[in-house]
Amino acid sequence: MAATRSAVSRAPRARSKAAETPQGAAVADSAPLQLGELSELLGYVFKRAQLRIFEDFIRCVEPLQLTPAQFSVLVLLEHNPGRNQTEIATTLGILRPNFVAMLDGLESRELCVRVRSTQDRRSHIVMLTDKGRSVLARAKRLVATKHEARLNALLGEDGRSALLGMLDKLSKF
Amino acid sequence: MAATRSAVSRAPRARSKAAETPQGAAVADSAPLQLGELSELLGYVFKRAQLRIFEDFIRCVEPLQLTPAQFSVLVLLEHNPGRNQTEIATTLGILRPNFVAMLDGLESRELCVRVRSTQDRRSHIVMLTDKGRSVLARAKRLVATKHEARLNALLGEDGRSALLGMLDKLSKF
DNA sequence: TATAATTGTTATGAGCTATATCAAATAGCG
DNA sequence: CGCTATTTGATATAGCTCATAACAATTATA
Repeated sequence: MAATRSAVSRAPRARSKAAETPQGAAVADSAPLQLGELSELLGYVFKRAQLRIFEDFIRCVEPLQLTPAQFSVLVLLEHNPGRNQTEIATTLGILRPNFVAMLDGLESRELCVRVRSTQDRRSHIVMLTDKGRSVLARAKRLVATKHEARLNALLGEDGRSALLGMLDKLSKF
Repeated sequence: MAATRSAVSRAPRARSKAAETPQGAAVADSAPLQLGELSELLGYVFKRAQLRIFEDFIRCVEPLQLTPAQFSVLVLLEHNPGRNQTEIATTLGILRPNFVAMLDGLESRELCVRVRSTQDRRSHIVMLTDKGRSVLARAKRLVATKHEARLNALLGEDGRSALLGMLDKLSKF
């Protein structure tokens, strides 16, 4: 699982070639490029930060081999027993067809099980297994003590809550 | 180009079926699911917000048919004349192989051109065309008057700059 | 009962990201 | 100079995420 990149992600690295502007002005070797108004563009900075956060999450939870999406499914299962696939998926913004393979993965690792509902035999109730509960508990500890702790150290407790508040505004606009 | 979704993105929508918890307690019809600790998980809220911001960007710039990534390329070209493909791509975190098709798209729309460098005949200098400059200018206006204006209205000018500061910290940690 | 809607599923396609590899050109070193 | 290594743009390919259409089984509804 290599580092995630994106159209709006990595920092520039040092280069090695001389360059000359069309105006003919000599440019210092390997001068970093100008970001221009990108550094003020919220979406640009936002995406870079988001990628870093996910990278860090994955690294912190790496012993348990859980992606952010998988973690979010387990958390939802813990807090919402008796719900079916569609309910879990749509709550997380996952389309039902795409949730099938995802659940297959979690179920094959015995972190959850599908149980055919007796009230509506079309639907599958998704339940955490004991193993799933245990893995989730360990994951939550790793997230709290490593991932969120690092973010707290970087932003400060007040900064973190201010950030959460703004993110909340943004996500429901 | 349908709305972007993600494993960590959309808001829950109303549902329509009755449900009952395993404990047997009847649950109000279509009760929204509990997010649990997800609502405090920075990465989760972050990703949702990021998707909204990109959605809004795309919508605001829709008349010009520019994605955030394409916009960022044009901005970089404007501020860094005389640079080659590799320099532009790596500055934006785009891998060179993936930048080829992206540039093909922009070049086929005559927004930029590749010019073989006379100093180093391996490299292609990427230049904005007049049309590219014009499209970029219009895009920047749309971004400023619609996209960023909306974000400013939502966050306030002080909130916006506070947010930018925190995003900056996050993206270089 | 006949028709419509829902659930889980499969198939499939678009888009983005990552790696390996290649030819052409250049750099660097003996 | 001549040989090797590196760089550049490009191609091919694979994996992952996201999206839509369609289908069988089941349930809801007119």
